[in-house]
Amino acid sequence: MNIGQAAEAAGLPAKTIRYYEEIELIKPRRDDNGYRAFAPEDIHKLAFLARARALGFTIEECRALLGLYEDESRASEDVKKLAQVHLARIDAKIAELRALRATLGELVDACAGDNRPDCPILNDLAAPAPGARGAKAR
Amino acid sequence: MNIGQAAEAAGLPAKTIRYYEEIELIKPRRDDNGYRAFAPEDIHKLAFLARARALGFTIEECRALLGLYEDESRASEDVKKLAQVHLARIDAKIAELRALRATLGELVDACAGDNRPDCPILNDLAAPAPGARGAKAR
DNA sequence: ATGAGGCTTCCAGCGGCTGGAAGGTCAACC
DNA sequence: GGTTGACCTTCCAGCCGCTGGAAGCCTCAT
Repeated sequence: MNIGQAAEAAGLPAKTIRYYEEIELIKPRRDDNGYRAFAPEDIHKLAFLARARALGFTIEECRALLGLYEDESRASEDVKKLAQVHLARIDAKIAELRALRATLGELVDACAGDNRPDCPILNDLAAPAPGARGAKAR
Repeated sequence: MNIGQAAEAAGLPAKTIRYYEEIELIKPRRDDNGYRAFAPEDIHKLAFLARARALGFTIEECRALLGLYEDESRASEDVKKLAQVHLARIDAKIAELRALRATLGELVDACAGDNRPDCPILNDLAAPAPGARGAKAR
């Protein structure tokens, strides 16, 4: 199976697959002509990686997950810990974005959005209103 | 005012300020010794940039905002549009993260997290459960 | 004169790809 | 046999927004 079909099967761009080989996430063998030859288990791994990446795991976490996946004597605890770390990261990011959203939403609401120059958004960026951004909690 | 004090005053690392000069967001004059000399309006701009960046605007959006800020004949509509685009981006990101959070949360809850190898997280990564991820809506 | 702490420039690297150039290979068709 | 055209290969550069570090100059206090 060449890289084109592998890409199709795994749902990843060929470029990404080459990159994954470069960083040694996968090690497909080569045909005599130098073409990568993907075995079913390579495809399987690629699909695994695609899904782990889609869930937001970093490449290094994916490497670890793949290692655990292939280790029959793993403890599910180790997998769960990785996932929990990632979950906490997601939660932190959501909280951060929500705070931004709140501030920015207020500013947008306060802005007339007409052809006059006066603009609460710019005013806030130039010197944030003392109570407008959660007082002292940043 | 040298870069150290400017960094202190604006709440940005000196490295970042040099970078902002390189990409021409600011143009501080130079002393005879080659040191950057920051005028009060430079500091003001840097603080503006720091706040705009903290709200998640991209560098190019910050450039546009700064331009509008300095343009006395601006229309607040233009500022508002920029902010709304960014707001939509934030909302999209939040929605995306929430979807991830939901999926990952379920998997974490389903995982025993003990010393046995069986793990729903890995199982899902290897072949997602057909109904587990929003059916067909991806 | 020396040393500490600023400042300068330049280059490299982070993550995770992505685009593009230059060239080899293969299968099909005339 | 020749020629497309689609595939494959490698390598280098770039995205964003910094950040770290090296090498060297400037300034001020001792």
